[in-house]
Parts: sequence; structure tokens; C-alpha cells
Amino acid sequence: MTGEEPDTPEETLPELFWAVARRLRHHSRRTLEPWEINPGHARALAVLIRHGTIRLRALADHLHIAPRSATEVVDGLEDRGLVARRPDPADRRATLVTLTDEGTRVARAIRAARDADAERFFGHLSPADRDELTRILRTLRD
Amino acid sequence: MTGEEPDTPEETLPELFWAVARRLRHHSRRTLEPWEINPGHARALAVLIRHGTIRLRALADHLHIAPRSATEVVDGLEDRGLVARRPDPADRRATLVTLTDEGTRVARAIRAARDADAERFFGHLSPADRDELTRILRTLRD
DNA sequence: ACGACTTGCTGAGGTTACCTCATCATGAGG
DNA sequence: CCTCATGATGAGGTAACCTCAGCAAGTCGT
Repeated sequence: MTGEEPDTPEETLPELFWAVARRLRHHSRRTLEPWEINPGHARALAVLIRHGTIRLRALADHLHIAPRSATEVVDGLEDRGLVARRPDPADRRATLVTLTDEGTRVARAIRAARDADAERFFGHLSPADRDELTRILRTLRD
Repeated sequence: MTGEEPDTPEETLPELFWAVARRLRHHSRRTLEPWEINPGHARALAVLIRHGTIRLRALADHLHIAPRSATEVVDGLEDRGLVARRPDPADRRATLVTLTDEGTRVARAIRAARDADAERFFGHLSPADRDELTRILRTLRD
């Protein structure tokens, strides 16, 4: 018997928004489980597959974290054999981070799984509603 | 010159959603600044003003955190003089958490500020779009 | 009315995902 | 070259969670 109660609804827009965010986060956490990879690592893989080989600093910028923190993320991915570091020939201070073959495979698989998951999550909406939502969210983002 | 680039848009719905969540979070963090209160404490105050005096355990359930963690949140609020603990007359194991006068005042002020903030944030939308968004988010939450 | 179990809170200590600051090698401009 | 800026990282810190153990107090079966 868990003590959980169905929290009072209270429909302000931010609260609704966060309730959905919560569900979406849980969803995507479950999606990542098969790879035993955490959200931070998954985000890094997504950046790498989108931008290709980039400097650690650039990776940090894309992830909106400090360079020092990116070092740790890359350490983790390197330990798992998903990325490799190599010196930047153009600047010997810098290190380039690049996906290994395994990393590329995993990154692609995760992206596919994420897409499928988004489909399940937003698929309950009619196509019209999805367009509406997209349009409205875009307004809010800018 | 910050190294920030305007991240590639890439309009999948989850990404859009998280981009908005990000903005909303920053917004509400700034809203809380005047009270030098963190989001966790603010959430607890919101629960307390909504539900009145409740057991620590119940507070934990509403916040979706472990009872042990609620102990810490209450410690923090008690240090700031915003809540008080008192024994539950109905069960001497339990402690009731209650807002002090100051806590009530702060909680109300924060709620007002949050409402105003939500107004600023979602106010860019037409009333029709707000209704649409509310309806769609409600669908996604359930 | 007593032993067995459960529940409510909290001390001790751990984890995760970040952070800053100092350091060192390297690069760029006067 | 000398000064200053930049890229990565070691050292160490913090916030917000967690689990587990322990203690006091409630509940239940007999």
C-alpha cells in the first residue's frame, strides 16, 4: 500500500506543463534503460551524431554545461567505448571528441527509440493538434 | 564573446517541448530570486498553503520525494522561520508541519509572483491558443 | 496484555550531476 | 618574446536527492 494520492489537479498552465514534462521525462528514462545509459550521456551522443567530431569545448556549449563537466561526460562515454578522444591537428591544446563505430550504432539506435517513443507519447494527439502544439510551443520558445 | 551558438533548431516535438521547459524554468528561477528561496522550498510552501498543516510524510508524498528528503526541506524552511514543526496530537510518532505567519505571507507573495510570471510567459499567446494549449496538455497528461 | 509487525521521523552516509578555481600547455597579437 | 587568452583537466565543493538502520510509538492477533 503506497501512500500516493492523486495530487489535486489545479489547472494553471505552468502546472499542467510540468505535469506533462514529468510524464515525458519518465517515458524517456524508460526508453534509455536498455542501453544502461543516462540522460546526460544520451544527450551528448545526440549532439555528436548531429554535429560529428567536435571539440570538447563545443560539446560543452551544445550541452549547456561547463567544459569541466563535459570532460566527465566524455570520460564516461570513453569508458563505455562509445567515443574516442584525439588531438586536434589544428590546435594542440584542444581534443576532438568523435563517435566510435559502436558509439555511432548506439546513438542511432537511441535516436530511433526516442523517435518511436515520441510517436507513442504524442501519437494520442490528432495530427491537427500536433501541428497546433508545435506552433504554440514554437511561439513560447522565441 | 561567449562561445554560445544558437543550437540547431531541429523541430521534433520533444525537443521543442524541452526548449520551452528550459525557458520556463529560467523564468521561474528568476521569479524566486527576491526571496532567496530555491525551487524545492517554493514547491513545499505551495503544498503547505494549498493543503494547510500536514504530516511530514504527506508533504513528502505531495512533493514526490522520500520522507527523509522532506525532513531536510522542512529543516531548511524551519531555519528560515517559514514553517514550524509540532507533534501530531493524534499520533505521537508523527510531526505536523505548519506555515508560520511569515511563511504564509511569503508563500502568498510567491504565488502571486508566479501567477504574474505565468501571465508574462503565456501572455504572448492569444486566449484561443491558451485554451488550445491547455486542452492539448491535459490530453497528454492523462 | 504481550509479542510481532508496521509506521513516522531522522542520523549516517552515498550518489549524481553539476559547479568553481588553479594549473599547465599552447596559441595569438603587439 | 612577452603578455594575455584559451583548451582541457585535477582538486575539491555543492544541491538535491537517495537508502538503510535505529528508535519511538501505534496496531493487531491471540
